[in-house]
Amino acid sequence: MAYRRSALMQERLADNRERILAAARRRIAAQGYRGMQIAAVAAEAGMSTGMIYRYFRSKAELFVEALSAAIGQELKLLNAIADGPGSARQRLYAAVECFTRRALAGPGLAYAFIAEPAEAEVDAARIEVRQRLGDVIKRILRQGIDAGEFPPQDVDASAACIVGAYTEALIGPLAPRAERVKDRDRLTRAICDFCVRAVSAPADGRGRP
Amino acid sequence: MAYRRSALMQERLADNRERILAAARRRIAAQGYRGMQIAAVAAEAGMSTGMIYRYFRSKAELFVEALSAAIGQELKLLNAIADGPGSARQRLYAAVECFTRRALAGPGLAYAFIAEPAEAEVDAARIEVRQRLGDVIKRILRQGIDAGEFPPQDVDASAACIVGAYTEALIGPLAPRAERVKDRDRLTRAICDFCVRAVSAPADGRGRP
DNA sequence: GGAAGAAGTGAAGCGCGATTCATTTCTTGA
DNA sequence: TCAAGAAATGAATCGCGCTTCACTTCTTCC
Repeated sequence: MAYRRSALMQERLADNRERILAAARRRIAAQGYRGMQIAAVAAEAGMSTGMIYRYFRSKAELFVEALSAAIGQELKLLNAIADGPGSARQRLYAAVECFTRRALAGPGLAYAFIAEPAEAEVDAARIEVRQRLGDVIKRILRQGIDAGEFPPQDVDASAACIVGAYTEALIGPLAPRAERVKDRDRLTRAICDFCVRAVSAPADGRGRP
Repeated sequence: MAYRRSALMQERLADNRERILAAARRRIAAQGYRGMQIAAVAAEAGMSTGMIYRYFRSKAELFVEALSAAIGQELKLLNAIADGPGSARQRLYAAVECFTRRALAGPGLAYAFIAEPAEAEVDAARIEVRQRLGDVIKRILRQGIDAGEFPPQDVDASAACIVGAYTEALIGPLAPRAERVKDRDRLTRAICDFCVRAVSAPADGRGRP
């Protein structure tokens, strides 16, 4: 034998992988999925297009991996909030606030994963992400119901509604070309209030008319 | 001159247009935007691909027109509810119920317009649709606030949240390949309750913790 | 019946961008 | 320094599906 990967080489390979992912993230943040052509990513990373395929099986795989890492961060934060101190209501508020604030602060990435169009394979990943976001919410809701803070309700539906509510409310502001939100705090507060009210008992008896 | 469109011919042309739109709707309902290839629509309508372009400038135009008609129906119903009798709460409940029920009854179409990925040109149309859905909700909310039924709130944000909530809650069940909903009524009720609670005053003072 | 012009056909053209692969350059261990 | 094998290159390939257009068929009117 006349070749074995040295530690140095190993490192360089891993580094290349990282550079590709970083380049992909940057392209996505700038232009969304549409802007993530393999050629563009390669150029951004300073390497040839063929190189990309040495590290990722396909474009879809690269996209999913790049965004999964990003969303993983968010999920970690949300889970910490769910498992942290405070009443269920406080934690729900904090979770929604955390997500919306960060989405508003770093636009592009969140939009790409939450709302942007892509291929079938990628779509599947997005649905999964939304479900995982819903799972965190569900945990908070169950705890709140057990503690008597929230009235009994269909937690699956409520969690989906909450995820839908804050993502939709963010899509306008996050969408490319949308004018900057004038007052982020105001929007964030409105969204959080909405979500908390939605799972709390109304002042006048049953919610149904 | 030796040719002028007869009434009969005129009719046949209009009929062709309708047949194309119907075929497109069917393809969309079955497979979403992805399934609406020009060739497939032409085959479904029993004509040649070239024919499509005699009636529609582009694929995007056909898609938008096909779905605008469908969503127009929905908007008409929703507007009637918004302008109809009953308390704001009742009307909000009815509007959400109307949309979700119909979406669940005729799956595919609603999903395509509300959640499915497409091209930039089509995306713009989708955003507009969502806004128009939000506008109806906004009207109901404003009336409810004026009447003292709902507490003061950011109606833009609340309306967006409501649209997001019910669409997201429907995506799971509506998404292609998702298993049939076991109990549609139950889901519908959960969504409606959620939305009404979300805009009503909570039992214990301010929504914020 | 036949000329003028419209409707209809569908295979070929085309643009786009992911993917491949023959070739070149670099690493390793002796 | 060298041979063996890995990594890297990027131009060529390929697939997909919208769109076009040269041609055929049908309508109308005299």
